[in-house]
Amino acid sequence: MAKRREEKPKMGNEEIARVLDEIGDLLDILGESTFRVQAYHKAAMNIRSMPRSIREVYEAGELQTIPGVGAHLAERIGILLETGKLPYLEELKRKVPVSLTELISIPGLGAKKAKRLYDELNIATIDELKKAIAQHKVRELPGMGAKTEENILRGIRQLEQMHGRILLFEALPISEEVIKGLRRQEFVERADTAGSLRRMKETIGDIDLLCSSREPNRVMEYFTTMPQVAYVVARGETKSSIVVTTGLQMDLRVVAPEQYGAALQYFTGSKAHNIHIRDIAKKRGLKINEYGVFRVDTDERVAGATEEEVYEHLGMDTPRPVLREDRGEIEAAMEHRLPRLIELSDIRGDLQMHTNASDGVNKLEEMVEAAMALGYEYICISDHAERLKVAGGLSEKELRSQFEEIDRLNEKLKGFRILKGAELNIDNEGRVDYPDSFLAEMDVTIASIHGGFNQPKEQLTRRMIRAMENEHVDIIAHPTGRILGKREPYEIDLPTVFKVAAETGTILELNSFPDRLDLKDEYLMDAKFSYGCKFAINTDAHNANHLRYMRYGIATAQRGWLEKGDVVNAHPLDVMIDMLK
DNA sequence: GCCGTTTTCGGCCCGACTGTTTTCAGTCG
Repeated sequence: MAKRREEKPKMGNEEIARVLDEIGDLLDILGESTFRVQAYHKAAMNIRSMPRSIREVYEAGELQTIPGVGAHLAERIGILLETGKLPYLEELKRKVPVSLTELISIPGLGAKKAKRLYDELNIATIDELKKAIAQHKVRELPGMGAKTEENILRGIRQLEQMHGRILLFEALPISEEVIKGLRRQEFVERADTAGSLRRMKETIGDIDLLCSSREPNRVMEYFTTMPQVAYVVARGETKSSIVVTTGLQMDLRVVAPEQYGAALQYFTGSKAHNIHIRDIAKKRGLKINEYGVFRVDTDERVAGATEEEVYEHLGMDTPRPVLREDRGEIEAAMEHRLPRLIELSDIRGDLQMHTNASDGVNKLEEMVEAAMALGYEYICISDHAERLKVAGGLSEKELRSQFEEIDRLNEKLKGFRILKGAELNIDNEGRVDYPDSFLAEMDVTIASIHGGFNQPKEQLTRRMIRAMENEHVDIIAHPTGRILGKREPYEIDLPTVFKVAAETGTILELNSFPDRLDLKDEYLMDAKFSYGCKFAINTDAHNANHLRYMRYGIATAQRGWLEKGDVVNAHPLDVMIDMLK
């Protein structure tokens, strides 16, 4: 019997995670057990952040090896991957005739209230909710009042203003300013950022701050009346939340000095990391909360002044905040084999930057000066190649003239070397600019995809593979092409890209530009541990100040468990050159 | 719905703040 093979729908990790989250929300609205609800959200979280593709895991028959995925979820995920649909979800949607997930996304509004708004006022969308509040209908419901209406409106505004998260590099200065202000107060002993900001995640939802003080009331008073405050969301004795004028929320928690370590550990997260270490604590007869580590039997407090103390009582080394995602760092910390992460100070050069010869701002000498000021030993000038006309791509003749200028400068420089290169464009067939003979004269070549982002996955992957197989291509720049908040990554078969990169000795770039950070942390881990790839951490600077973005690339590299040995530009010039093709 | 070095049943991290309520549910992180 001839069976026509249907094309499988393209559901990736994110899509599957969203479906599971939606099921969780629907179950929540239906009043199901919170543990059942949590099971779906937990599985979604793990699938969203795992480096392997869910389809690959499914095809290997290993779905149940994913933490939080058991027999039921494995079956449902299988159905989703095979058919793109899930009868169970349709059934739930019939029970909750309209999906109320939109309402649940409003900060301060959960499943219970959303359900009542729908049942009693027939509200299912944010627009309908706004109208009902304008007519003061919500406050008439028992258990809800004028304050509830006000808070919901505020939540809606915040949602609209933020529509998601902001970049790490936007959040850092705001938080650093507030921390500085807190530390200046005589009643504040210590103050630090916590949360995803301390873990240096590429985007931040809200800013978590922590401080220690003997006078929490004065801290709360100071924090909620700072000039940056747009409005106060909550003000308690030890915890307050504000929204600053840009719409970003900041939470500050105050603890006593002897509790500071436990609190810093607790509020740094991640959630998954904390749940895991609490589990370990429990098995040791201990209990951890933001005030310290306690013995369960006697309630005696055994630690809490420093983070190190907390981890020590769990029999662990202290993992750096950047690692605390429950991606193996806990096991590594227990076995005293945490990685020696790459540091900013390990970086000896930057291999991608542009000058005013193409679309950069500064002159060649100015880029060199800025790089020398950072203590670098070398840089590669990688202006855009010929075919990228929009970015002022250089003809062979123009590039040759730049190379002559580089030769002249190199003769004058001591202990610093400018490398000749270019950022080549990978065309639709996987070819790059310039004749091979010219490419062979360059010190470092970087190639990247600058167009055809919407092509089918197969074609994009083929282009990339062909470029990596080119003996003159050393580095692939920003391998997924994503721009945070602006452009989704293009469809590309990353496991295959990683495999071919390792086989051909092609270096993968981690682009440090704050809205790229491409490759992202999960991909770095996968490329490193599953395929043995090597990386270059570059800034893609378009002006001299951009060279400082290296800091964000390093943070992402650390989150991806990269060590000095994995990164070509953490090596001296001659060694680095040997690591290229 | 998941999970197991006390368990295949009976737990599941746990505490703070708000609002509207007279003792607590809802929400959040």
